[in-house]
Order: sequence, then structure tokens, then C-alpha cells
Amino acid sequence: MVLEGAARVLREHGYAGATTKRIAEAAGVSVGTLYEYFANKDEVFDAVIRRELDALVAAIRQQELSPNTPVDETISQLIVAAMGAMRYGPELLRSLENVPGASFRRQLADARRVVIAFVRQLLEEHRDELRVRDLDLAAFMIVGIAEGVGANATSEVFDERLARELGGLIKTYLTGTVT
Amino acid sequence: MVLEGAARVLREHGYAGATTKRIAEAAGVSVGTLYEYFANKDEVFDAVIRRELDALVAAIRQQELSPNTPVDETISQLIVAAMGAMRYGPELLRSLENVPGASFRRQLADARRVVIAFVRQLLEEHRDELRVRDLDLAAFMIVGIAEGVGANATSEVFDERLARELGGLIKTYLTGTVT
Amino acid sequence: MVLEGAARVLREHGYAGATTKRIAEAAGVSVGTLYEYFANKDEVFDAVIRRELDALVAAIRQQELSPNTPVDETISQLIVAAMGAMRYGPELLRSLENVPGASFRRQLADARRVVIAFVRQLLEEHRDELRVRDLDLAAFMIVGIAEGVGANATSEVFDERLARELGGLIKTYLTGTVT
Amino acid sequence: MVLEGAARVLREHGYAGATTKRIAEAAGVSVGTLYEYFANKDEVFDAVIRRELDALVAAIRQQELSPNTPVDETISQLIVAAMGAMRYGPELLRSLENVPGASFRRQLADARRVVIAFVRQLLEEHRDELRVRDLDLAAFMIVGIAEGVGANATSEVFDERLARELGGLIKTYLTGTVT
DNA sequence: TATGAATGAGGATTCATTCAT
DNA sequence: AATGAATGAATCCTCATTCAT
Repeated sequence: MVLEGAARVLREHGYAGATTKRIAEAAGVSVGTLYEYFANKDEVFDAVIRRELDALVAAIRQQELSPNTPVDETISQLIVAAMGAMRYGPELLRSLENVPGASFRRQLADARRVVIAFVRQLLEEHRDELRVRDLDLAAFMIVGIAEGVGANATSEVFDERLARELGGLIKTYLTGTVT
Repeated sequence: MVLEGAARVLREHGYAGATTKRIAEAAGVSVGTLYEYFANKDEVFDAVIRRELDALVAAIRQQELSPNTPVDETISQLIVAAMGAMRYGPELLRSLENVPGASFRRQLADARRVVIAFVRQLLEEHRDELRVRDLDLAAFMIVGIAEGVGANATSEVFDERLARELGGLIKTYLTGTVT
Repeated sequence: MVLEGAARVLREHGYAGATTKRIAEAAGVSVGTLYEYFANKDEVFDAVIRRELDALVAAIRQQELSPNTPVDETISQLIVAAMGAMRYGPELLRSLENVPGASFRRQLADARRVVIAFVRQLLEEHRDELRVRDLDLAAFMIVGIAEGVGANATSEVFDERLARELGGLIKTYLTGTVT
Repeated sequence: MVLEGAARVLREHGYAGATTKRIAEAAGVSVGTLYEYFANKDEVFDAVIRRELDALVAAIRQQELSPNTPVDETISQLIVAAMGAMRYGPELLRSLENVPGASFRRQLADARRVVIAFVRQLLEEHRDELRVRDLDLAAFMIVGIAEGVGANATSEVFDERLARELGGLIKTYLTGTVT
């Protein structure tokens, strides 16, 4: 499938090396076929972006959230889920950042909005556990930290251990209590 | 100056849009002149990377650190200094990430090593204020978070306010006490 | 066809004037197509060299050599055949001499070796007609003269008449008898 | 001196590698100075051609020709003189052949005319030793062979021994007698 | 519908030439 | 007179896109 090939090429060759020929080859089709499904190259990347971000958002939304689970554990769970959804690692998103046009920035902003709202909702449900007052700011910070660290990580580094570390840090931030 | 132009173009058009023509124009010189100072395009980017990271590291190192200042304040101070040193914002570094070749990764790793060592030294001096035991891990986490958030921020968002927030978060993480 | 165009351009504009654009135009294709068949410009010239020299060697080898024909006549016949094989005249080979890299020199040396061996074989078969003793030297001289004159000739000058003259000269050299 | 540098660069780097920068460097001056003496690059090459061919013709003309010396010896002497005059070897002339424009061809034709006339004159003086009748044709043949072989030779190969060989061959051609 | 050869605009790089010092 | 930094036209080459099969 084309998007599959595009994602693979993007990760392995970077944006500069992602030619339509290579994408088509990786997808096991011809360039001609690629252009049957997409009007042009950037549309392929747009679709990759969309698919990747949709998967990310979906992975977070689909988590079973129990009100009895401590908030830091839930956050860790969400981060792990998000990471698992990035099948091509954070590298893919970093490559996509270079797609000319504002497409990536726009789509990312949309996805972020949704996730922040989701986290805010989660905090709301745990409001009495928290020391922070401004839940908007807290949600923003949490997502920012997770995203920031994730964006800068490489596939190998960003494992479950790091997620737990972040979970602990975030818990301390939210509740003021030490793990 | 060429590096100036390259940095500006990189921020405004991304790596994919950073043509030699545009860089030369932005620098107010001709392409020929660009090639008088640099063997090829990637060498220009290498130099931009070096200059930017050097400035970053230098900015951090040059901070006057008073042992009497609380650790979180000092960290905030460092983050603000680092941000101020990125005259073209985090966007520039993100664009540079796409320069083919391992140059960026290598130089970044070097710079990071230096900064982590610096922060570790700082923590050492405040050891009795801290709850964390493993200073290596703590230094890594702090730099990772700051870098991560910074890497994902945009010029507008990443201001002093955010730095203070991070300072607070980091203080809580380090000392277990709430601001 | 690309080689056709390249040969024509080379003859008409020399190596210095043989741009890919001109070659593609002369071949009736686009530059892109040229690069579909050849990795770079010099590879085109390499192929032209090979084709030209192969044709030369083949033309000589395919001559029907009758043992009853006097040696000078056979030599003339070979020279005429060689000349006929150079469809773009000696000018082409002279231009090709300027292709950077040792390709031309190497390929020419190979072709020369084959032709000298062929001539030596021919002399062998007429050994009793000859005054020269050292057939190796004689073969070298003959090929050298023919090649030298040919190399310096222009298409118009280098005709059958000249070949016959050379045949006569060579005969005198070989046999000591005057025509 | 500029011509000196140009000749050296031409021999060592070929026409394609003969940039004005390299020529100026080889001549120990700046490009600016080069353009003080010559209007443009091709004029430099024109001058190199002229100087080289003038030296060649002069070397031949300046030979002391004794009517008592056998004709073949005189021819050898001329060839050796011509070769000695080419201080940069036949390679230089071959490189010059690629100077765009007809300059080389024209100047070479002029020089050749002069040399053929000179040889014809020489043959005239030895007319009674010769079997050939058509002195025009004979002069043309001799110059053609010498030039042809010379043009194809390299500095190392084209030594005095080869000149004597050619002298012998030419003598046989002219007189019908074996050395 | 799928293919991939052909196209040519666009980008990196070179180098003859100029001109301020 | 001499210099060499600066210029930009010209060249090689790539690759997104098209279209005949």
C-alpha cells in the first residue's frame, strides 16, 4: 500500500530522499499507480500525516480509563499507548515536519487540541487528587512535555521505562507527592 | 553574511526549501560568493549547526551561577539563556535535523554531553537540597525535558513564562517540594 | 539514439562543446532520457568510444583475406575498411581523446593490440615476400603510420587514394620493391 | 609568464581542466593580470597555439641543410628538430585541438603549408636521388606521415630512435633503395 | 487499471570575467 | 599595474509528473 511505502521510505531516507520512485517501489507499485491514488507527492505525505496523527489520537481515546487508577498511572498508560501507535517511530513525524506547506503544522495543532482536551477531561475527573489549580495549563504542560520528549527521542531510547519516569515526574508535578 | 541568510531561509522555508539561490539572496550575495566560502550546500548547513549549538552551549556556560540561588531558579535561568541563544528559534534546529548525513546528530550529541555535564555539576553543588539520588539520571531528565519541550515549541510559545513553569516543574521533581 | 547524437555533436562541436543539452537535442530526446540510459555524461562518451573502436576492429577482422593477394593490396584494403568503419571520421576519435579519465587511452590501447596482432598474422602469411625480419616491429610501424596519418587526417582528405598511397609506401617498406 | 603557465596546465589537465585560475596560478600571477595581457581565455590559447607552431616552423627552417647529406638523414634531422621544438610534447597540440573555434585548424593549416613547401624545396635539391616523380605528393606524404605519427605519439615514445626508423622508411619510399 | 519511459523545469555547482581596492 | 573577491550565466543532473501502451 502506498502510505505504507511512503512511511517506510520517509523513515529510512528522510524527506529529502523520499522520491516518488522510491515510495512506489517500497509500496510494490509503479509511479503511475501512485498517481492514480494521489494527485501529487505532497498529497501522499498529507495522507501519511493524517493517518499517523489519527492513529495517535485514536490510540489515546481508546484507552480504558478507570477512575480508580491513580492519575500518574493513567498518564503513563496514555504515553505508552501513543508511542505504540507511532509504528514508524517519532522519526517519521520529524521527517514529515519538513513537508513544504503548513499541512503538518495545521494537522498537528488539531491533533494536539484534541489530546489536550482529553487530558484536561482526565484531570477534571481527578481534580481532588491534584494540587494544581489551572487544569488548562496543567494539561498543556503534560502534553507538551510528553510530546517534546517524544519528538526528540529515537525509537530505541523511547521505551516504557522512560514513559514511567515521565509518569512519575508528572505525578509529582500534579500532586506534589513523591512516588 | 552567508550563515545569517542560511539560518533565515531555513527557518522560513525549511530544509526542503533552502535552495542555494534563496540562501544567497537572503545573505545579499551571489551564489558564486556562497561557494567561495563553502565547498557545498551541506557545508553551509554544517556551519549553521555548529554556530547555533556553540552559541547555545556558550550561553549556558556563561551564566553566573550563585550557590545561594535556589536550584529551580538557576535552571530557569539556564533555560531562558539557552532560548535566548537560539536567535532563529527552535525551528532552525528542527530544520537542521533534516540535513543529510550524521553531522547534526553528531554535533547535537556533543553539545548535549557538555550541557548534561554542566547541569550535573550544578546539581552536585545543590545536592543537599535535592531528593533525587541519581544525579546522572536527574541531569539527563532535566536536559531531556527542556530540550524536548524546546524542540517542539515555536518561537512565540517558548517564552519566559514557559521557562518558569518548567523551572517549577523541575524543582518539584528535584526536591519534592511545591513552589 | 543517444550515441548517434553524441557522436554527431562531438564531431561538430568538439568535446568542449558537447553539452548534454546538445547531445539530447541531436539525439531527438530529452536530457532526462539521456540519463535514463547513462549514469552521467562521461559514460555516454565511454560508450561512443567503445562503439567506435569496436566497429573499427570488427571492420578489419571481417575482411576476406586471400593469401594470393599481394600484401600491399591487403594492407590498403584493411585501411580502407578501417576508414569506412569510422562513420564520423577521425575527428570523432580526436575529440574523444579529450574525455577526462583514462578510458579512451585504455580502450584505444586494447584495440591497437588486437589490430597489431592481426597485421602481424597477415605478415606472417606473407613472410617470404618480405625483406623485413622483425615482424613485430613491422606490424607496429604499419599500424602506427596508418593510425598516425588517419588520426591527423580530416574526413575529406582521408580517402581511398591516400589509402592506396600508404599501401604503396608500406609495400616498399616491407618488400624493398617499388610499385 | 602566462603562456608558459597555460601550456603547462594544458598538458597536465587537458583543455577541460585548463581554467583561468589554474593558468594564472601556474604562471605565478593573478587572474586579473592574465586579463591585462589577454582579452579572454581563448586568446590565451590562440597565443599558445601560435607560439608552439611558430617554434615548430622556426626549428625546421633553421636547420643547416647540406646538399651533400643524404636526403633521408636530412628528413630525420628535421623530424628530430621539430620534436625538440615541442617543449610540451605532442600532448599540448592535441589539447589545443579542442580549443573551440577554428583557430587551431587554421593556424595548423598555415604552418603545414610552410613546412610542406620547405620539404618540397628540399626534395627538389635532391631530385636526382629520388625515384618519386610527383614532388608535391611526396612532400605531402612525408609531412603527413611525420605529423601523423607525431600527433599520435606520447612524449616518451616519440624519441630519436623512432625518428630514425621513420627516416629509413621515408628514404625507401623516396629512393626505392633499402637502408 | 497498471505500467514505466519520456519529459523538462528546477536546483547544485563551476568558472570566465569584471572591478573596487 | 596587480590583485582576487564577487558575479551570474551556463552546465550537469534529478525527479515530479504525464501519457502511450
